[in-house]
Amino acid sequence: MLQNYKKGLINHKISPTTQRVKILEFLDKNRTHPTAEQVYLGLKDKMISLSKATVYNTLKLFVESGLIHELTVFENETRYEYNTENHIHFKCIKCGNIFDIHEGNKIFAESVINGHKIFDYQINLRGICNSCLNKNGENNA
Amino acid sequence: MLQNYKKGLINHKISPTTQRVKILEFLDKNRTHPTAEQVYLGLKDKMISLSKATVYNTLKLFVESGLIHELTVFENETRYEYNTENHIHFKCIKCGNIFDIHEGNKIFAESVINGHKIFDYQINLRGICNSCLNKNGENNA
DNA sequence: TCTAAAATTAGAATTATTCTAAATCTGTCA
DNA sequence: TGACAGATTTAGAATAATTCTAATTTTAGA
Repeated sequence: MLQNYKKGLINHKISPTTQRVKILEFLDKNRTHPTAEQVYLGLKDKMISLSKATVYNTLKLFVESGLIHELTVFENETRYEYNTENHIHFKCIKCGNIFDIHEGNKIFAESVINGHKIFDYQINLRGICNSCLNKNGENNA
Repeated sequence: MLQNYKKGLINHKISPTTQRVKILEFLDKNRTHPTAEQVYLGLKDKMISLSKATVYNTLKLFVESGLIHELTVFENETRYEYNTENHIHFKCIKCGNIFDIHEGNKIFAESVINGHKIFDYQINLRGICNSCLNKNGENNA
């Protein structure tokens, strides 16, 4: 199984060091759009010597190579995800969780608007998620 | 003219202190989606004693009252704008400027997707703006 | 005018991220 | 093998953005 991560890294011309394989595995198995800090905290127990700088460097490297996506979903948080297909992010203002939405995509891809050439885009929605709605009735506190 | 800003503040139940009026005026006259830092730098010459904390507090107050909008347009930058109508932001990866786009709006407003109730949304596009395209021909460096 | 609450201020504290320089690892080729 | 060069990792310092804190000033109302 780890072999797959190694292959993925090599395909992207990234030499598959232990740290990089573990970080990629973490992102694959934790599809919760973690922050760099959360990746670090999730791995440091198993990798005593892991440094935060390595996590930051590695995530940046993965983003630049197109292996993962970097998101900025309201409130100025940098988060990462393994899923690089176009999709929309929805953030619940109660529980704070971020959900993926696979509808209404590819609206803007490779289009030209007002003479600006568009390469990529982010669509972020904000509101109350279905499970918070069910919990509290319909009070928008 | 300043009277209008005062009225605007009072309408939003915000007491119109000197600092608040000046900050609102700055946002009205500088429609470049400035950061908090830029607001501070733009005003401190005329208001010697202005504190950064006041700028941050005031911007947050304005956002909470709905007087201005807070944006997060890629690269984790918090910016502010006076224009609170729904619109799309386009960021040029060459010059870094952020442009407003008034097309394709109101797609998601007040809708429900996957059972999540949507209150507001941000759509951020990224690419090369028309003036950068004209400058350099069409090299996507 | 007096007073209480609100607002502002300067600077310290916090948080996220990047930088730096030293140490370690990896692959290659004599 | 084993020694070198380059890549990678590391710990901790440095930086940048933002928030907190406690003191001071301003404001609005009785």
